[in-house]
Amino acid sequence: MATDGPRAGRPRDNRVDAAIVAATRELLAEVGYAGLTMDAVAARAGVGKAAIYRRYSTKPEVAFAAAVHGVDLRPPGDTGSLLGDLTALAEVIVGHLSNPAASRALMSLLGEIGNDPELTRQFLTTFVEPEVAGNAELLQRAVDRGELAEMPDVELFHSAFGGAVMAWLLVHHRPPKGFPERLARFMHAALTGDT
Amino acid sequence: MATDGPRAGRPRDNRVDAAIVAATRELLAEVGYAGLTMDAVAARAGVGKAAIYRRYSTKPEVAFAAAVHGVDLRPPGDTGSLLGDLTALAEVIVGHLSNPAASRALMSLLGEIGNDPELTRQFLTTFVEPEVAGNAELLQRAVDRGELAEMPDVELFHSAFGGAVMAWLLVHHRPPKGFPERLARFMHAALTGDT
DNA sequence: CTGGTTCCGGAACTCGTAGTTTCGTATTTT
DNA sequence: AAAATACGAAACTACGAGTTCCGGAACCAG
Repeated sequence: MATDGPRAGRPRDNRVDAAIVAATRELLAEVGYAGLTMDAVAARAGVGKAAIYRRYSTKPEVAFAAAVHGVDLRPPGDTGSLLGDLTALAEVIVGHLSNPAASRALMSLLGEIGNDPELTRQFLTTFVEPEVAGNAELLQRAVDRGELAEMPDVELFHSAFGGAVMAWLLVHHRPPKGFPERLARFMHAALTGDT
Repeated sequence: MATDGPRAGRPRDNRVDAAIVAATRELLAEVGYAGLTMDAVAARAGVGKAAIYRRYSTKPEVAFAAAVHGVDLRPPGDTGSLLGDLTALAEVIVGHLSNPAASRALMSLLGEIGNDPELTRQFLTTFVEPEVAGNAELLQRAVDRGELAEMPDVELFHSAFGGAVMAWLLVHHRPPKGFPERLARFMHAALTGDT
């Protein structure tokens, strides 16, 4: 499915795309997902609602696009040790989810998942698959280094790692100073048996 | 805050309470939280909407009450070993969240949390606090047995344990056979350093 | 330059749902 | 008996998601 050539008619204005994403991010941070209205997004962006629905088909999709915008999920490179890699990964995840707009949007989207198959597909391909692949690389490096005797259960590890951050933020709203290091040590112990 | 004595006027009908909860649970399982309408709950329960709003003030509260109904969060008693206790706890949590109605309701409610302070308070006192207390007991027993050298970080443990189940169900929808045991061994390793 | 197509902001519109109110009636306490 | 609260049913209000139409602008092919 190659990209279509230039379609007939007036092309879409990139600034409209940017304005929609920016307005959505601002409003998500200010009023949260439940308080987010498409009329408000259109007004803030200085855009007609039709322009929004030309790009996205539902409100959750708009919020998803805004929350994901600019997120790079690839884990940082090799730090030379498993604990270092885990800490770096934790810092990246916590860093993203500490952004109130991203965090609130994501939590709300989790509620929509299971009701909206298309959204579920986007969530899986955009978040879960790259994350699992990144985790697998990270763990494989540790095996190659000899830090791990055998390849651990990547899916379980992924759920435990990401779920821990999610659950913590759900309860405490903010990660305390040093949280990534604590989490990394916890997961390191689970993998290697060293405390 | 003692319970008030009998108020004047006609008392509330217990069967109405039960019918509302039952209808909500059924509909949650059938159409999910997003598809749940208060009119449908009232119709299914054979009840006026006013009777519902006399008991709950918002839709999320109704869903919360229905999802929580009958849930006993106290961890099962002492099995004699940390690994046994962890396995039993995992089985209870996974068992509850495998119920589609409870799972879908809970996921959706997570999205509302952060937007609704009253709901957040209910969530914390109903779920988080008893869970953390139960985890603390479980870990303290392990310390007393000598299985753990010192008391671990209970809050981190709680987030990692519950978050892992949440995240797994979010991605995979169903816990596979043996999932509680795998999770319990993972957490056991994180705590003790034994793999 | 012209006609066809797609875009733009703006506004009006439809439709569904949360939550409130009202009505006539039933059940309880004082 | 009177006051208070409950009940089912239905009408009602308020508001937001998503659609459609407008006049006008930007692009492509001929």
